[in-house]
This record gives sequence, structure tokens and C-alpha cells, in this order.
Amino acid sequence: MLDIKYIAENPEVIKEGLAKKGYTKEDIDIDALIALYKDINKLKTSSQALSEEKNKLSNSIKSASAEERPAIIAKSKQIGEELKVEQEKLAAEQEKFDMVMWRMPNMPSPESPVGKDDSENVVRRKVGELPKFDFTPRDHIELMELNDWSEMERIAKVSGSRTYAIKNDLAKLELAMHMMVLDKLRANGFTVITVPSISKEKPLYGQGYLPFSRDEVYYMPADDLYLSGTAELILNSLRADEILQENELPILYAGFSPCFRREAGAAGKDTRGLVRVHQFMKTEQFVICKNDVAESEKWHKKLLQISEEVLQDLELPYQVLEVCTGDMGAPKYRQYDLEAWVPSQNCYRETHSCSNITEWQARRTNLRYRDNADGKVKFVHTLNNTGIATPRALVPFIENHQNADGTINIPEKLRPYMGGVAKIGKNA
RNA sequence: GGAGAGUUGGCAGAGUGGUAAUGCAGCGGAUUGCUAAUCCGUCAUCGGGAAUACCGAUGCACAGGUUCGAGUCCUGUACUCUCCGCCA
Repeated sequence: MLDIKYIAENPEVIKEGLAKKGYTKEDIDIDALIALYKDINKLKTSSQALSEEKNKLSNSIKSASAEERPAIIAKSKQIGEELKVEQEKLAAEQEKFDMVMWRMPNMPSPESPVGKDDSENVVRRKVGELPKFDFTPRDHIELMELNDWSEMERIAKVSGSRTYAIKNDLAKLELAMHMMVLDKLRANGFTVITVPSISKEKPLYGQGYLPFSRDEVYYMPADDLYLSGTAELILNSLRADEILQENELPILYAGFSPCFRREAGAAGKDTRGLVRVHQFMKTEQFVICKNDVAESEKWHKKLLQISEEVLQDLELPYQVLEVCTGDMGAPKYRQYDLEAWVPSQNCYRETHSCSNITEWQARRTNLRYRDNADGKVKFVHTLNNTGIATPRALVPFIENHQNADGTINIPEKLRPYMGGVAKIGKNA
């Protein structure tokens, strides 16, 4: 959500930002929005004048004589009727206004590359050497079958498509990755927190998932509850409506949760294996900091650095992508994606997504803090990034670290979490 | 699932139909001075206004209702606590 005063004062800046994000005048008409805002203010002023008159009359009744009262009450009632009409008009206009405001995307950073879709994202750097195999490498599905690590066909019968069941050392590896990342985040000052995957509707608006992507989220009508696609959803609303003290900031959460996604828009893509599933586990980095772009950009870089370290610790070659304005989601000010190399697909695949949301979510959740410098109440900035998401991260992991005999090498940094072993697999 | 109690500012906490006390913390200012206090203001949102002057509206969990007037009365909902029941 944006500040309507800023919009009214800088309509051209907003129009430019909307255009960069791929919005047309038909999507959001800024001039009409500002006109509506001015109308609403006029209505507010006139209905407030009525309220004032009514309040004065009501307050005068107590001290009025018995003879005076009926006339005052009659007048007050009449003003009440007028006021009701004004307020109904105001509520209708306000609803129209809110509808547009809830759909207004964040403005992109001036640093973000301008582009229309994912083809215009910019590779900032590539890190790590691509593996060279002196044998024909297997894809992750073959490796799982070879090592008795999965029950992919059976679980589809039980739970439907795009689900997974992995077992033995691969199941252990999945949890080990989360433990490794949680330890790293704790060492960086994050509070480790496990959160539910169940959410009421309001947090989905707070995050900015609704009203944009209703098709993507599981909904349980019997209880009017949703299944969370990421701990970001929960963490973003955990402190909603609070006014924090500045010295409580920054708040750093390392949130772990099962995550659920309908993948409605991904029909036909990645249907086999572990790349795209309806339920997965994610350790999420979430930051709440002061309302200062220099400060949140500093945290954005820090979050990116942590997740790069994760991929380096896992000894995976990856690239850092700066996401262009047209490919960013509505909430985002600036976004980096990390993509790890997947040998069987001969390309990089996304493992992390790192975003600075600035105050856009905080306005939606009404999360503020009192600034020490001027005593004013301001909206915080929020940021989020993947810590590690499994089973997707297992795909590049087992493919990059495979040997000719189907065993998988365990990088040194992960060994403490795997009982010290250097290699897993049937032939290990 | 059942019964009862509760929800007032950043926090604590009064207020049983007539303009939301007070304390603590924070911020700003003043004063005394000697390293701590005292006093004043401010301290939720919005509108008018050049304004950090001033005026006004809204705000007591949320949504309705009764009333000239609701924190206070009525209805519904959410949440918290206590007890009972069930349960991995």
C-alpha cells in the first residue's frame, strides 16, 4: 500500500513506476484515484461539520431546561438524518477508493532494471564452477530411485500429483539442510521461530498475496482459513497493529514452516520430481527495520549475502539475478533471485528469492514504530528472503554432488548435520 | 465441544448514559543546579490550515442496534484467561 498524499503530490512519479511494473491506465487510473481522494476529503469536511453541530446540540441538552429540550432533540435528530446520508455516501466512495489502494503495487527501486518479464532479468554474477562429469550424470529422479530414497509413484496415489515422499538418508538430508541454515541464521542474530501454516484472510492482504493471487492459495471454507505459502505471510502479520520502540529494531526472524501452494498457474511445468510440489518446507528470513531506504537496502544486501553463503556452504554453483521491474511482484521495491545449477536441465533454477518491500506491507498490516529522533510514529520496512526451501534445493544438491556409482558427496559444512558422513547412497 | 470471566493509549490502570482520569516509559522544552530531580508540553487516526499555531471530527477488541447523546445498555463475532470434556 502506498501513501495517498504522496500519490496526490507526485502523480507523475507514480505513473512512471506503474508503467515500469507493467500496469496500464486501464489497470489503475491515477488521475481518477486522486479525484476520488479529493471528493472524499470534501465529504469528510462537510460531514464533520454536521457532526460538530450535532455534538454541540447533544452536549447542550444536559444543561437545557425541560421546555427547551424537545426543540433541541428534534433539531439534533434532523441533523442525525442528514449526517447518516452523508456518511453512507462517504462509505461508498471510501470503498471504491480502498479497492484501488489495495491493488496498488509498490514503486520499484530506481536501481532495478526496467523490463517487461523474466526474459529481462539481469544476471549480476555467477559463482562456483559448473561440475564436469566423466560419466553420464543422472537426474535427481534417477538418483532417488537408484538409492531407494523416494516413494514418488506411491505417494501420488495417496496424496495426488505434485507431492513427494522421500526416505532414508535423503529424508535426513532434507532436515539437515534446515538445521544448518537455522544455525547460520541464529549466528547472524536471527530469532529462530516455528510458525503455523494456517492463516486467517487478513494476513494474506497484509502480505500482498490478496487481492492479487487468490488462485494460488489453498482455502478451507469450513473454517474460513487459508494454508500459508510461506512463513513470510505469518511473520509479516505477527506484530501487526503494534507500535514498536525504535530500539526494538531491527527484528530478525528465521521462520520455519511447511508451505502450501496450489501451483494453479504452473500447469504442465516441472510435473515430475521435487522441483515444484504443493507442500514443502521452508526456512524463511524475515526482517523488520526502520523506515529508511538506506537501512533496508543494507539489510537487503545482508539477506542476499546470507543466502549466497548457504549455497556456497552447500557447494552449489549459482547465479545472482536482479529481477526486472515487470517480473517483480506487486509488493516489491527491489528483488534478487538466486538460482542454483541443475545439470540435468542444463540451466540454473531458482532456490532463493530476496526482496525489499520497504513500507508497502507495513502500511497494510499497520505495523509502526516510534522514531527516537523526532518522536513520530512511522511505518517500518519489511524484507524477506528464502533461507532454504526443500525439497527443491535437494535437486541441484544431489545432481551436482553425484558420483558415477550413484552416491552423493556431502560437503564439509553439512557433515556435522549428517552424522559426520562424507558420502551417502547405496554404494557409499 | 461445555461453563464462567475478561478485552480502555507504547505499558499499567480508573471510569455503571452527558466532552476518555491518573501513573510509568519515550520524545520536545524550561528550571534548579552538580551528575540527579522538578515543572510544562507532547505522546492513535483523519479533515481544514502556510504552519511543528489553532479549530474540528473519529478512536475504549470488531460489527451492528437502542438513545438527542454509548467505554458504559442490547445483539452477534473474534481473541485471551480459568475450569471441565476430548485428543497427537
